[in-house]
Amino acid sequence: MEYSSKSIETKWQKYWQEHKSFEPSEDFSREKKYILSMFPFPSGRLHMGHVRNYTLSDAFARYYRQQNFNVLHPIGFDSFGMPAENAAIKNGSHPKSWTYDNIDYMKNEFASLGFSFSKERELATSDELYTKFEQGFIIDMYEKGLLYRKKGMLNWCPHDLTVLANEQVVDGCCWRCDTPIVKKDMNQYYFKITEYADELLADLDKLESGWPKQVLTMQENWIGKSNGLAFDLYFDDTSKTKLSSNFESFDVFTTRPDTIYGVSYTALAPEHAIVSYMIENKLLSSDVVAQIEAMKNSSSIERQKEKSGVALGLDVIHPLTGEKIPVWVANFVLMDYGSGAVMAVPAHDERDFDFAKKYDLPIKAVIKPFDGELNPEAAYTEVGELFGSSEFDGLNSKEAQAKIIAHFQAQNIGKKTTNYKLKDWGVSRQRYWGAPIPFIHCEECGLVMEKKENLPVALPSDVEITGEGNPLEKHPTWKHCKCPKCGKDAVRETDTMDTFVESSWYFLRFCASKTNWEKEAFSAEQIKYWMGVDHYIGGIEHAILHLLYARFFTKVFRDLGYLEFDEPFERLLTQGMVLKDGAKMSKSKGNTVDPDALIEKYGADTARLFILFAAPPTQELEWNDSAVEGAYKFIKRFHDRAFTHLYATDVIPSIDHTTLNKEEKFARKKVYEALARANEVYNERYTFNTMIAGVMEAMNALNAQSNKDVWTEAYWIMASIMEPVIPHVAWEISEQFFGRKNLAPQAVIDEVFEEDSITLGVSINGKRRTEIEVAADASNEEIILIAKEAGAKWLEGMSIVKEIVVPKKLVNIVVKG
RNA sequence: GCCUGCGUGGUGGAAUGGUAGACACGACGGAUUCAAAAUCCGUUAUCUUCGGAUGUGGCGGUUCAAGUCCGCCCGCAGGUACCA
Repeated sequence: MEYSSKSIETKWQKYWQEHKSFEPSEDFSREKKYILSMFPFPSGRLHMGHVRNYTLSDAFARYYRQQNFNVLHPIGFDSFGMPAENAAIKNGSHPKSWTYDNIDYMKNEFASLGFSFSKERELATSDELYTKFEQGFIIDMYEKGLLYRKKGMLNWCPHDLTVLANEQVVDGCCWRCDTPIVKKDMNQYYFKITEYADELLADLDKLESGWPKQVLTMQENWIGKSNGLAFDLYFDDTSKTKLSSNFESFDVFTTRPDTIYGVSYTALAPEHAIVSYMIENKLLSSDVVAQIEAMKNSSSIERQKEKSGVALGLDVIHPLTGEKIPVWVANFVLMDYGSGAVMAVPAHDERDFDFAKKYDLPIKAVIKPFDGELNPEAAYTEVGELFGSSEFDGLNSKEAQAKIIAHFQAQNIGKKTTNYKLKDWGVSRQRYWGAPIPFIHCEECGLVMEKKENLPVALPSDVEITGEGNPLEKHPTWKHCKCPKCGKDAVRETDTMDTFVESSWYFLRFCASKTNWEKEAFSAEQIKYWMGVDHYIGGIEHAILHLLYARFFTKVFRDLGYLEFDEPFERLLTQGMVLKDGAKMSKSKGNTVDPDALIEKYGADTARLFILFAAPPTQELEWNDSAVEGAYKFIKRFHDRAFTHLYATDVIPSIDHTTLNKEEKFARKKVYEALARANEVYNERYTFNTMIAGVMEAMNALNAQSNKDVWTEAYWIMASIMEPVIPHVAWEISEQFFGRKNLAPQAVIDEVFEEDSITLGVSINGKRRTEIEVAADASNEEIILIAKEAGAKWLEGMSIVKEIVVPKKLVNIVVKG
């Protein structure tokens, strides 16, 4: 029987569909596994990153089904978002039809890859039913005080009269019309994620056993909790007069109060209120104003790279020394961290140092290393001993920090403060293709929530997407409505929501079954059974934003009484990207590989096998056409040899190991080694590449013998191990020979690993010189004796210092002479 | 700029502090074939005076032992709050 991917794959895909093989059971007494891969944006076609993502989750889902778990492995589409509007601008397509056409196409691609998704829970976040429940949650959050309005700076194109995403700003200009963008202060909605900053930070501990350390560290740094001193810097009299006494002082925050005697200038963010006041009141030269405007309009990343600044011609008084300190504006000072102002200590901070060097500002060192000299050509940012700091001289940094904070508190001129880098989450978008924020502006009543029974507030379909203005704002009728409170004429909010809102709760929606799909987002009972997600799999690019927002929503939902746990994702697997020719696959680079073409030529099993074999999941994966060919050849061999060497049976053959010859024993050992490795891979390591290599080794060993019992036993196990990877061919073999009885848990037997003798490496001074063969039960003394004989050549004239035996590995003899 | 990773043969990678290069691709040699494809078997880190020497981005350190742990440097990638 020749291997034909097409006939086997069509057969089993049809079977799975007809038998609804992958729908989870509603029997909540069974043990469950919730396997989730991050759902895709429906960009049109699957790319290899998707194939990798869903092949991984599918492998887990299929493995746990074999282990008799009740498995939920759902799929949906994160279908709101900017690309649908970009396509509309480019091709005149409607975002909705563009999106749903793409979804239809991608669903077929999923099916052709043999992914074992539960189809009955499929959803698109742009479905009105999804929007309805989401808008309900938004209203709940507003009522709980977790959603509020404030001004925020946005990229504005003065030509197209539209807000631009960061991605749509190319070299400081609009992507469509090339007009230089400006920052515009506009009313925005924000989630109060900062209220949960401490809990989001503390609960990272609960994730330690299941999440990669890398992601935990990234989130910890992103939240960026730091303790320090906040105090006011007061202007001198001349400066106060300049400001017409509108400002007396400004607030600064430092994590290094021990360096306070080293302050030699202070810097404000370009957006700081004092700076704005000076611009408005023409207190700055036009040249200075132009420099400040340029700082404001450049991106935050640019502002951190090339430091620039300008003096304001103001001075403040040092709170402890009474010295005059100049006030500057600096581009690297950010308005949304701390108070938008910093005290600068160039001797002990890199950024302050670079800035001081560039503008020739004084550098005053006040900390020296506990041992060694202070280098005047660099900032010394470590802790050390204070000098030039009056009464605090001689203290170490840690003591000085506590004492200086205490001094400020006692004098009532400053206080101990905690700051976070984490900012509140801006959720409003001035775009069409998103979930409308279900609020109404009434002249009488102010901001009013839409009534829940009127949800969803749905998008109008008759819109023109041009890239100019805000489509909902421009729509002739959509925004006009009656106030739900007083009944008078009112207008709807025309902002829609950030698409991260949809992806912050979709994993909860998947817990709902068809029985309550229409009437509620999910039931408490369903959530309790299915959550948390046992394996969550997705790209490392989501390490911070998506995963932090989903954690935040979970905690908010808990506090709203919808669920009873703190964290949504038990175990997280972050996959690396798929590269070709050393670069990320992308249309613009023209280095994409189309999954459809691959499936057409080799079949889904080959695509899946290659992608799992080529690299461990967390690592970047380099595409290689000839290695794909190799994967295909392996599957063909795997299939064809089954049909030449096996007999049919519905129980695993029982074999008397002692009667076997050397090759047969070795083959069995390799098979059970592969099984032991597979168990480890599925449960702990997730390195499918090594699991597959183990099966290949077993195949090579099997090939050196011809015992049909050994072959049949091997396939009983190997088809089970490989089913999650190459399900179609595995089901075919299982069906043909084992009545599919082997797709079940497999037990490792120990007798195949028993050996009479073992080989050990012999090292002299850590350098491998030779090897020895010893009895498996030889004592260390015997082993050392044999090792010394074998290594006599290198031991001549040397005196032995130490002898180390590493069981079953090697002997190291340390000599000198 | 900042935060987080990664760097091993011609290539993808293995090695859970203990014999570096498993497994695979490619290449080379052979078998089969009228011939080719397919298939099967074998060789394959580098240098070598054939004794051995060198070797995991670079420099240094810890250890009996380092690809693995620590420090600094170089290169690449992801994130950087309106791409998802």
